[in-house]
Amino acid sequence: MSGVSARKEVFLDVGGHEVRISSPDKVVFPEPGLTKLDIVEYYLSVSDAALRGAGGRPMVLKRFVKGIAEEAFFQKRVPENHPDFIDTATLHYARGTSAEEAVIRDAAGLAWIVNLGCLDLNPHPVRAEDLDHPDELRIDLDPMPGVDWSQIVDVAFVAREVLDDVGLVGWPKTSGSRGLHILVRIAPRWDFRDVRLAAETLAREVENRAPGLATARWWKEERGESVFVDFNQNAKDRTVASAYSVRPLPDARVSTPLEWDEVRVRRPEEFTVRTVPARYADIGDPHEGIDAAPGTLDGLLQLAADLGPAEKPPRGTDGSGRRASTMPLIEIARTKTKPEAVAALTQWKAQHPAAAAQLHPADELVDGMRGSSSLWYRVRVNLQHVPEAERPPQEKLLADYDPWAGKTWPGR
DNA sequence: GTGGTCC
DNA sequence: GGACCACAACGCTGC
DNA sequence: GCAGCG
Ligand SMILES: [Mn+2]
Ligand SMILES: [Mn+2]
Repeated sequence: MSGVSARKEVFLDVGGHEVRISSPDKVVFPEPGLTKLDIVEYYLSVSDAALRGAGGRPMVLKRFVKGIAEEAFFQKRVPENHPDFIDTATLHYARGTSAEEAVIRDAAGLAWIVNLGCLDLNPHPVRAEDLDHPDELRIDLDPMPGVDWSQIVDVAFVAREVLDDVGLVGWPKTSGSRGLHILVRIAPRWDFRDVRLAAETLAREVENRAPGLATARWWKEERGESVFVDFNQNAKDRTVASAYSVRPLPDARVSTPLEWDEVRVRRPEEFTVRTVPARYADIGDPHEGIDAAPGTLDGLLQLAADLGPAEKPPRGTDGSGRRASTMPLIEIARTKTKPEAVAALTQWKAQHPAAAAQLHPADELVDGMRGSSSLWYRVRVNLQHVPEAERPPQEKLLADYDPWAGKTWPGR
C-alpha cells in the first residue's frame, strides 16, 4: 500500500467561493499523467484569459466523467444543483423548446465546471445579456486530411487580408486539434442569419483569393486537399471550443491564442496543459485587446450583395430525398470502430492496387457517423483521380456494420 | 458526477 | 453504508 | 429524410 491514497474530495477556496472537487486524484490524461485537480489548477492559472474566451456566455457542457478514453456526453441544461456563483441563461429554439445553460463569470465557475468533468469549454457566440445577437464571428479553419500547417497558415493570412479589407480585426488561436480559429469581435447588432451570411461571404472570398488552398464547399468530396472555411460554425446553436480550452486529446492540448507573427512558426502540439501556464505567466494573453474595438459587418454584408448568391451544386434527385453526389464516390465499408474502418480501406487498396495508386489523400473518406445510439464509421473512396475506364465498381461492402442492429422498427 | 432507491 | 441505476443534447442549414 | 457540423 503506497502512502498516497486517492482522496475522495477536496475543497478549494477560489476567490472567496468554496468549490468542492470530487475525486481530485483521478487520472484524466493517462499519457502526461494529469489528474482532475491538475486540470482545475491549469484553469485557475489562466483564469482571466480563459474567462475572456468563455465568461459571460451560455455554454454547452461536454462532460468526460471517466477520462478522455471513455465516451463523453453533452449537457445543455445546467444541473439544478448549481452554486449561486454560477449564472444561467435560457436559450429558446425555433421549435419552441428551450434550455437553461450555465454562464460562468469567475474563477470559481471554472473550477466548478471542471469538477463536472468538463475539459473544453464550448460557449455560444453571444453574451448572456443578448442571446439573439452574436458579438463574435468565428472563422473555423478545418484542414482536410493531408493538409500541412503551412497551408493552414497561408489560408489564415488570406482571411486576415479579407478582414482587413472590410475593416475587421482577427484574433488567431490554435483550435487545439489540427486547425486554427480566428475570432472577430463585432458589435451585437446583427442576428444569427446575418452573421452567418457574413461568415459565408468571407469564406467564399478567401476561396476566391486562394483557389486550391481554401474551400467554402460543404460537401467533403468536393473539397480536395484544402482548408475548409467552416462558415456554418456561425449558425445558431453552434459552439466552438474557447480560448485556453483543454482538448480531449492524449497530449492534453490547449486551444491557444497566438500573436499573428507567431502563427507561421509555432505548432498546435507545442501548447498543452503542461506548457501554456508558463507561456501565459510570461507573455500574458495575446487576445487581451479583443474587446477594445467591436467591428461592423457592413463591409462583409456589402460584399455579400456584390458576390450574389453562392453557386449551388447541381440539384441531385434520385427521388428519395437523398442527394446525388457530384463525384464518382463508392462506398467500401461500414464499421463499428475506426481501426476496422482503416483496415477495410487497406484491404480495398490491396484488392485494387492500380486505382489505389492514383488516389490523393483527400480521396479517402473515413467519416464518423451518428447511428441510432452509437458511433460508427463509413468508408468511401472518391475516384475522381482515377481514369474512368480504370475505376473499380461499387462492390458489396467489405464490412457492413448495421448501426441499427438490435433496434426494433415499428411496422417492419 | 450526482442523486435516488433498496437491502 | 454500499451497490446499483437513471440521467445528463439536439438544433441548424440546405439539399 | 439526410449530410455534416459541434
Ligand atoms: Mn475546427
Ligand atoms: Mn468545423
